[in-house]
Amino acid sequence: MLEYEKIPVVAVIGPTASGKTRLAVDLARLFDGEVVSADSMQIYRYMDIGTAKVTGEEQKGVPHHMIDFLDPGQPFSVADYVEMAGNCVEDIYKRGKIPILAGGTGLYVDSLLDNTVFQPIRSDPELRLSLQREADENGGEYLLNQLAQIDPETAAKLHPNNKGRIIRALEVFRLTGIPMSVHQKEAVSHPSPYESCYIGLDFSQRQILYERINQRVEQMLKDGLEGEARLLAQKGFGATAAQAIGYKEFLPYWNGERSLAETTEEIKRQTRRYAKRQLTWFRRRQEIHWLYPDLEPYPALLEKASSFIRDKLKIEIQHKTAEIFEKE
RNA sequence: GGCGCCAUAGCCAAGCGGUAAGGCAGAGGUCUGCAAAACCUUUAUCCCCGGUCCGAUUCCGGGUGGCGCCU
Repeated sequence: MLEYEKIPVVAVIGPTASGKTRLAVDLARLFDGEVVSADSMQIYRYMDIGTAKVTGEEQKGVPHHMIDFLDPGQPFSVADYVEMAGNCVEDIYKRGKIPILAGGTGLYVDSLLDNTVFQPIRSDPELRLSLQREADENGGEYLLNQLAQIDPETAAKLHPNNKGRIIRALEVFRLTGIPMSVHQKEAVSHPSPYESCYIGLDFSQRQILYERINQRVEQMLKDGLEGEARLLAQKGFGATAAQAIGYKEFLPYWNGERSLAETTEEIKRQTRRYAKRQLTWFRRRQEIHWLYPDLEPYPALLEKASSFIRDKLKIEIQHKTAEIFEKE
């Protein structure tokens, strides 16, 4: 293969509970590929039920990467993801396989495929803490004014209430002496080494997605979500893992402040809102080829996805879809 | 059957004479180092009929519905 040739990457994206896992695995089987997860929570060990992590059975022999390798106590960020997943993709390609990116963390997917280059700017917990204190005492408006002095461009884009981003922008400047906006322009200025093909899953009727989510949460509880959450609570979460839906919601229940039924509803609601935000994120990308599982049977959907990928990336389908269903 | 209370958006709920707070859910959106996060925007003419008044969601009468108590 030629040096300058771009690496073909299939990206299966969509909201939670839309069927990404299954589609990615089947596409991997059709194209002789391997799955690279793009999910900010499935990277963690012990978080299996709540993150709907692929089971060994569901993997159907297809190798999966970027899953189940980090302790929940460890933090993780987009920068880490882009670096690690990038290596994964390259490695898969070098072995003559097709990398299939699959996951619902839009920021991770886009950052990787657009080749966003993150400078090694470390985080300064003490500085963050003192900025946080300033924010609490003087309000976001005050911090935003401070930011406007050094980086008016970033300041103009941020709302006073969005303290997290204001703090990060200030932190970046104090650590590097360079405004965040400059870093950002630099980060997105690198051409991507990937030839990507986005397949999106959505539902023509939002209601159907929500019903699937509700059902899946019920199933998670039957599968022992509470026990898993309890175990994790004992081990302790890191900053990243603590944000996962389906774990933190149990705390009020354990403290006797909320019933199990209310807890279940809360998890469902949070998951629904998450799904909505995922859709909002992905919808702005024009190149996504959207497919609707509620409008056509799965085999037809798989067929469509695979022929679209074949045409877009100009790669051959190695197996017939019929073969795949026969084996099951 | 009698007495009392209530009737405001999908839900909860404030207002009680000058043309409807807020929360939740829902919808839309932003997004570059915690993203399953953070943040922004958005949704009513107040159960029906009649009366008083310049003006009623707000007062009066009647109706309907609900809740509670009593016989």
